[in-house]
Amino acid sequence: MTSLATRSLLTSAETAEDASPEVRTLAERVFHQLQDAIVRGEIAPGSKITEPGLSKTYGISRGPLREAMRRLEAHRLIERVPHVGARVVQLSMQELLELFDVREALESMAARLAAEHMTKDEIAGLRNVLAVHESQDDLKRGEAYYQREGDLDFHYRIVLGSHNKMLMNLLCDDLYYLVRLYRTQFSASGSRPHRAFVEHHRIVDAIEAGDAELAELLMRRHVSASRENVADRYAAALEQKAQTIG
Amino acid sequence: MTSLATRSLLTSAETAEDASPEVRTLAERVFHQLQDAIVRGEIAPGSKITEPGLSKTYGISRGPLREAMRRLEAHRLIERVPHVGARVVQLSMQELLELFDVREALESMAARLAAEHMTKDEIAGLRNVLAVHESQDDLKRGEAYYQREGDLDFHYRIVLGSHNKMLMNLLCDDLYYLVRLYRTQFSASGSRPHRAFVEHHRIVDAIEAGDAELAELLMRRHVSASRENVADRYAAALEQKAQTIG
DNA sequence: TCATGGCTGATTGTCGACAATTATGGTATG
DNA sequence: CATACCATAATTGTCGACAATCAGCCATGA
Repeated sequence: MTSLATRSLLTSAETAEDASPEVRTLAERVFHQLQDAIVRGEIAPGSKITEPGLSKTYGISRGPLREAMRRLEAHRLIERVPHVGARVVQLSMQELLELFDVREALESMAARLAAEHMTKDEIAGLRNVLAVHESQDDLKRGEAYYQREGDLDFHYRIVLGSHNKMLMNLLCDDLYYLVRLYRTQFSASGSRPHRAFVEHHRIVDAIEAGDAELAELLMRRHVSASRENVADRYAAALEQKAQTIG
Repeated sequence: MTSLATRSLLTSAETAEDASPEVRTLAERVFHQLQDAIVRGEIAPGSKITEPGLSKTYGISRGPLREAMRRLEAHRLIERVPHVGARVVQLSMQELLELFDVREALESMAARLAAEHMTKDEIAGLRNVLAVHESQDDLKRGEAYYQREGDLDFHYRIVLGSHNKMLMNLLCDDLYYLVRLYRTQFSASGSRPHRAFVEHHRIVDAIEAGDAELAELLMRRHVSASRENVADRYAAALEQKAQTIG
């Protein structure tokens, strides 16, 4: 199951209509369509989705639709209860922090492996991503969307550079979709862009130097800092809300 | 999807026939049956499985069966090719080593979180597992089966002790089934039992002391050592094979 | 002898319909 | 007025059948 994710870096940029060459079955196509719709927030988190409804929306029978839903369930994008129905996941703050812990573990390992296995070309591509990333930030300071997508692209390439298929599947096919879902759900604007830039550069330096331990440590701090940043912003939002009410 | 795994520590010990209270749909039941059959090696790794065949074997229609297969595919226990068919996964040595890297990342994180969040009762249960584990090893030295199951149980409880649901799902619902599949596939007898015991004890000590960093480090070394052990045994087997032929 | 072509059988993909279960609303009763 | 019960409607679970695709085999030709 080297799925679509490994083919295109950002599937959200695609129209996701007729889609790619190897998506030849209805179940596959509607799976990717639903995945995209959920991640982009077109289907509200927590909302209930019914089989007849989706069946009519996408113009397919319930058979392939149910298979697509089973895959969405396995990817943790929807939650099902037997004989009751399915609803789009709604990440709580606790679950989001749990997600960060898992990312910290897996991505630091990915950075370590990337430092050991990444090729010259891959490293060059990684540096290019940083350059594009930075120029876009110069142009659109404050406009955080590109920054965040670029951030994900950066992490994406490091995972690919680990040359560990299992890691790629776990992160790119599962967790990164949850990350994007969280960004739309919490409408999280990009944060701490400058510090993130610096951290990204240092990580690439370590990878290029083949310093696995350093790359791992830096990636770990990077994800951890991102986690703390999210937690702080959430706490601040809570406080402000309390003041507004009180 | 807090699946069965979190309910019973070792599902392989169950008959998996009529099964549990919350498994009320055919697709659920046949999923667990197939999962068990694959992990126990009753269905040979690499063998092709056809829908009509399984449909007749389990006495259900192809509808629920296909949903079960979709779940197995998501859990990486079978591999499917559209319009061609599905076959049980066959782990190569490289994939096995990749699996160990992922385990190292996730389980070391689990140990860290366990040191922070595990309750007194959970720690007591963990020590009890070690005691039972050890006594069984005294009785059946050389008989490695119980040792390995006990080993998995040990790791299992630490993951539960992390109190991180995402980690629990990833490790207990996905990776540990692959670990068990590997053990049957490579007919891996238990190895280095004494050293593993010592390492287990030290990990529990660190957890009980609330020393998150140490627990993480020790677990990381533990998994890494297990990985190296497997790699060495494989290399030795290869060499012996070469000598036998040449 | 080997490659190429079509044919046949089987398997997978898809669909519509029926059965089982659950949620909802109304009604009767304390 | 609140609560419990029941009937109805909608949704989910399951099944069998049909269409589309693929693998294997045999015949034909160079």
